[in-house]
Amino acid sequence: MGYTIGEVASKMRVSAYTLRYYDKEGLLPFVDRNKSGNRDFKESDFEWLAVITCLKNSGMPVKKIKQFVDWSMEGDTTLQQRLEVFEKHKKAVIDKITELNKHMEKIDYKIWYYQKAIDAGSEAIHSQQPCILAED
Amino acid sequence: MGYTIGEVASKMRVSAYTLRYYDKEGLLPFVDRNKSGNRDFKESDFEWLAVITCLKNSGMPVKKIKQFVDWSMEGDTTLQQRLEVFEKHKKAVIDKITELNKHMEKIDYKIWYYQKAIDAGSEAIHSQQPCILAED
DNA sequence: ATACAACTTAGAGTAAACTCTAAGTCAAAG
DNA sequence: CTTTGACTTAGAGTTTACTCTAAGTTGTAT
Repeated sequence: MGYTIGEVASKMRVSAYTLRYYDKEGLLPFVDRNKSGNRDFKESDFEWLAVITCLKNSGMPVKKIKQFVDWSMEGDTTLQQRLEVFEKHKKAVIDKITELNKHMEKIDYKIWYYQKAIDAGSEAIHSQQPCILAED
Repeated sequence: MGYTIGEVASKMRVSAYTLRYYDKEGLLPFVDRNKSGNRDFKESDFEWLAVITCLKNSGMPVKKIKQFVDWSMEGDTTLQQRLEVFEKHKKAVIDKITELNKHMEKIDYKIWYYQKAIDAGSEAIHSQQPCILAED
């Protein structure tokens, strides 16, 4: 006795709709069915779902994840391709983190900008020439 | 004489379609028109576009960016709201970076996993019980 | 004068990732 | 027995963010 789609959905904090969509897209070929035709998730399927969720939430599109799952099902002949999937994706994630850190600098500047403006009572403080019209 | 939409598009590395879409969605109310009705971007519009691009590429949806632009146009009465936009967004970006770093751990594990499997010639190496059946 | 390139608009089309509906099946509870 | 709740499917609908098309205008070059 494994887990129903509803149990897996709440454990993984996704909707059952999403799991069925992933299955329809070919991301879950490893999930068994019981004699009534219902999906019957095994303990080991959670590791699969964790990998799929990792790839998806780090920005990999469903079609690329399917390619990886397909290769996984083919067995040892695709080990090199699967390694490359993760090596390339690692680069993509590093690039994304780098980009987000760059944006953080601008966001921090804007926070400073608006705090200064609120202190001064007006955004106009920022259009002032430096060292001119300074008032105490 | 400012910049045409095509010039701005290539400078900002987005398509002119995208800029027109942003304008249609109300993200560019500050862009002037010349006497023929064409958009006439000023130097100062690039700073606006930089902020919009920063927010979009760090994950803010177009509708939220529009809210921020609308508040900006209202003037000093909305300084507090605008500060909160950036403060909340900063938290969201930090959360995203944290999440990506967490995913990186799994990606690195998978790279190690596939390198070991390739060395061994088979993924089966990873299903072996530790310290059992070791052969030299 | 006329061709060409780049602009304009409204609105249609696309892609991704869900999200839901309708109609039906099935096992357990009352 | 029959109701209830959770599952099944195919397929339609939604949202976001573009992306493009069609028809038309404008400014410059030959």
